[in-house]
Amino acid sequence: MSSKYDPREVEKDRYRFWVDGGFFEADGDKEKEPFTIVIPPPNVTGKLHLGHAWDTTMQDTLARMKRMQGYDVLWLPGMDHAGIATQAKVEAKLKEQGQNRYDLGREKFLEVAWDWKEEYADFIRSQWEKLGLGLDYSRERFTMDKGLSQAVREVFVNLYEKGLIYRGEYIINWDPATQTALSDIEVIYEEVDGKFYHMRYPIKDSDETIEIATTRPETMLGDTAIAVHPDDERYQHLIGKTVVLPIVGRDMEIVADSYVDMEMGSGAVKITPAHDPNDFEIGNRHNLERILVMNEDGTMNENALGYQGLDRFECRKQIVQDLQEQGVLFEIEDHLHQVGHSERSGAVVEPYLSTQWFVNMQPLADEAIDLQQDDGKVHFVPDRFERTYLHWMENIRDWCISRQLWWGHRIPAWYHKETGEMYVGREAPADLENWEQDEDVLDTWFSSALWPFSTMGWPDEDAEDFKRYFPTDVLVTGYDIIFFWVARMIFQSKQFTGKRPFKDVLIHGLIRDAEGRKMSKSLGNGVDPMDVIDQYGADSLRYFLLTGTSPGQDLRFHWEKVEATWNFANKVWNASRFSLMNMDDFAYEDIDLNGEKSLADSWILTRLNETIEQVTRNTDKYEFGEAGRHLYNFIWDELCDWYIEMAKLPLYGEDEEAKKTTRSVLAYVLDQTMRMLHPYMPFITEEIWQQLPHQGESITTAQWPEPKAEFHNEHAANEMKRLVSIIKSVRNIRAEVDTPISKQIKLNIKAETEAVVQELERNRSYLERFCNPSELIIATDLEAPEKAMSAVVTGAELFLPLEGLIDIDKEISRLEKELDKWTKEVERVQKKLANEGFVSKAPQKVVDEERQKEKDYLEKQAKVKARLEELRST
RNA sequence: GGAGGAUUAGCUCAGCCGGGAGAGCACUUGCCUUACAAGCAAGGGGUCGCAGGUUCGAACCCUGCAUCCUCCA
Repeated sequence: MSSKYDPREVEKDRYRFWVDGGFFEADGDKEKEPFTIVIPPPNVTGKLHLGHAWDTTMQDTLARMKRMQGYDVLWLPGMDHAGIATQAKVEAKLKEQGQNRYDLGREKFLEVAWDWKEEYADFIRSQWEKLGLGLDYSRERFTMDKGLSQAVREVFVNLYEKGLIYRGEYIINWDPATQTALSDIEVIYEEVDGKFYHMRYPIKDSDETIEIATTRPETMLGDTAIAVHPDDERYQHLIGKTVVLPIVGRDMEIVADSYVDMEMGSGAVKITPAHDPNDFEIGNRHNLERILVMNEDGTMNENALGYQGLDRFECRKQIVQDLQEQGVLFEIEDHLHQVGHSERSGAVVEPYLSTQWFVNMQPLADEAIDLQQDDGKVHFVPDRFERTYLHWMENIRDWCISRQLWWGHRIPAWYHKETGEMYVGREAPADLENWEQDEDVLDTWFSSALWPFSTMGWPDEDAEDFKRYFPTDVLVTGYDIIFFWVARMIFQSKQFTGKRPFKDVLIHGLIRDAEGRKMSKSLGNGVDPMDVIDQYGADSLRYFLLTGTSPGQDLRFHWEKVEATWNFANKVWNASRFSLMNMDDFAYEDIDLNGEKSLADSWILTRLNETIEQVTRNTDKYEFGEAGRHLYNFIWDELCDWYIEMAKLPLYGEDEEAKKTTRSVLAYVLDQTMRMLHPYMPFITEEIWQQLPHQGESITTAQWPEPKAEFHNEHAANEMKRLVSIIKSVRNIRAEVDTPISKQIKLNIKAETEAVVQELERNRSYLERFCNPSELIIATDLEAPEKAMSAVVTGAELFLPLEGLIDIDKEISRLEKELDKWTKEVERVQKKLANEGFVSKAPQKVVDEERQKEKDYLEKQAKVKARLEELRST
């Protein structure tokens, strides 16, 4: 083994070994309990980013632990066709070649899109490989697979037949850039510095005008009424009167509608039923004409008269100028307001009258809300996200599911060429030549909503995987797609399988840059996970991602932290290297934990037990950060800093029995530790485990450690505690007088009792190794040397005669500080014990502990005090 | 306007059942000790945002306020 951990060397070829060994395939073994996770399918639009790395690493960690715990683990991989996103990328590529999708035609375009998909799917798989994800590739799915498409069609037709899917003409969110409808949640509202344009429309056959205001003056071309509140006294005399629309010259009625807010502006509003959702509703109530004034690309259409052909924003400028000239527009006010933008293209979304398909959400949402009432509910982790989810469900609006794209699941509706009759069905009409299929495709999320069961073979309810692995155990995803995806999976699953899609949903935050900003292309602050892996290895990246934050919180990316993690991996590497250097031909069969154990052996086995308990419990709770810290502290501070150092005694010694026991404990503890660390750092642990004495083919299927009662040894833990405090005290004094460990010093230990003497005599060799004394005296009746530095530990007093080095004044002031410390502790604990409420109400255990502390502190205080007096008197 | 999160060491963050404030990085000092100098050893550094309350006891529970950040309307 090299003296430095080299992740490239360690990670090379390892993944192939795992995949070829079939370790990641769900075996269907009926003796085992199944454990299922479906991957949130990444879009086939491009590369995986750090967010994916984070999300999938958590899943991998859970899957690996469960696999080792003996579950039949299915972690199902797959990808999403990502309608708009992919189509946009493919179109951009065509544009580079001077083409557009219409040049190619639908069929040819889809061929190009499929080629794109294949190319990026390969790329994504190679990234999964680098991350070390234990995916079952034999079950990989794609949202446009035959089976999944069948599920989509089944769900669509079924909902249609139940009356839960309908087609109609409504105001939808239109993206003029990609030229498709969007659902409400695909619109991002951003604050924009806009203008409020105040206008006066003339009343017909009168000198009067009526004042209205708008942020989108260009829509006035489509105005078909003015509305006022029926109770508004200012306008009573005008209700029913006619207004002449400037520029257009159209006669429009002034209608009364209680939707209008009297307090807002002038209390009168222009009504444009084809370009505003509220105006659309008012238009319905008053039978108003709907006049569309824009084309799908955002330019003005023939109803815009002289403005035809202008872009909507160009038209706005022009029309404002014209209206000002005519005196209609009399004031322009600065106005900060929320403007909807397309989540995909960023274009300003246009409320637009259009015929689309919708899901009637209320009945589906009711069922989903109902699901949360009992134990069969979806458990959100952290649970606060359940409120976010429920709030959305309780305020649900109908879901616009049709998209004017080519890449996606085509809507299974056909229109008769002659009669115009509509047919919706699982199969195309028999006389297909007489029908035209709906041109549109479904919202991408319509298919991903079915992912947990469509990937398992549904709608075939007898499919083996569906029966065995559904519902899944946990879904891991970010809070940013609770509405887009999590919510929709829940209501579709409830509707179509009668069950929740997953028992738990683990919600994590977003990855941010070191300054806390979102990583984005425009800022150029994105970090490619593959770059991190190239520099520090997948294990370092994974451990950083897993332990960098707590559930539900965002995570800032810091290179320094990844580097710190590399240091940890290097520590693990070197601890193992040391062990292997001292193993000779020690084999797994040679491990014998029944021999006489040293203090170090008993202690480390006790600590191993506790660590196993903590790591298992915290990983089960999705507390990866906590589990990681326990592993880190155990490995670095206990195994490396103490056990290995102590083990050097027998390992470098002559006692073959002791050597064998030490090797056994070392091999055993490392084996168990590598297993615990494996879900967090799969590559390095497999590499080390393979080199250590081991049994089995791969650590991926080694049994997960369990605490063993026979290794619990509280006495050893206490003994170790005293030993450590003695060694630390000596080191402290050495540092105080600038005497490095290489220089020998005298050490006298005055023990409280004979039992302590015996204990320390038993551990004499450790004291000799760590304190490097020229002389070590341990006794109960020891006279304190005159010129010496001293320290107190529980049950003993240390004296370091350091003639020539000691500065009495400095030592006195050091001991004064020490005395001060113990005096304060005594005061604190006595104050607590003097409190009647504490003694009578606190748990007995806590009170006992405080009494024990009081005794200890009093003892230490007295010793330091006595020592001080001695020094002062000389 | 509604909901949620954050506020703890110089920086980034933990602190899961209420019982003496922790880590990593940074800083100071001393060590090339035969696993690791990307290491080892010793050390400095905190009014746990502010104000009340509950409790024998509060970083933690409750109320209010402040600042920052998300989501929803």
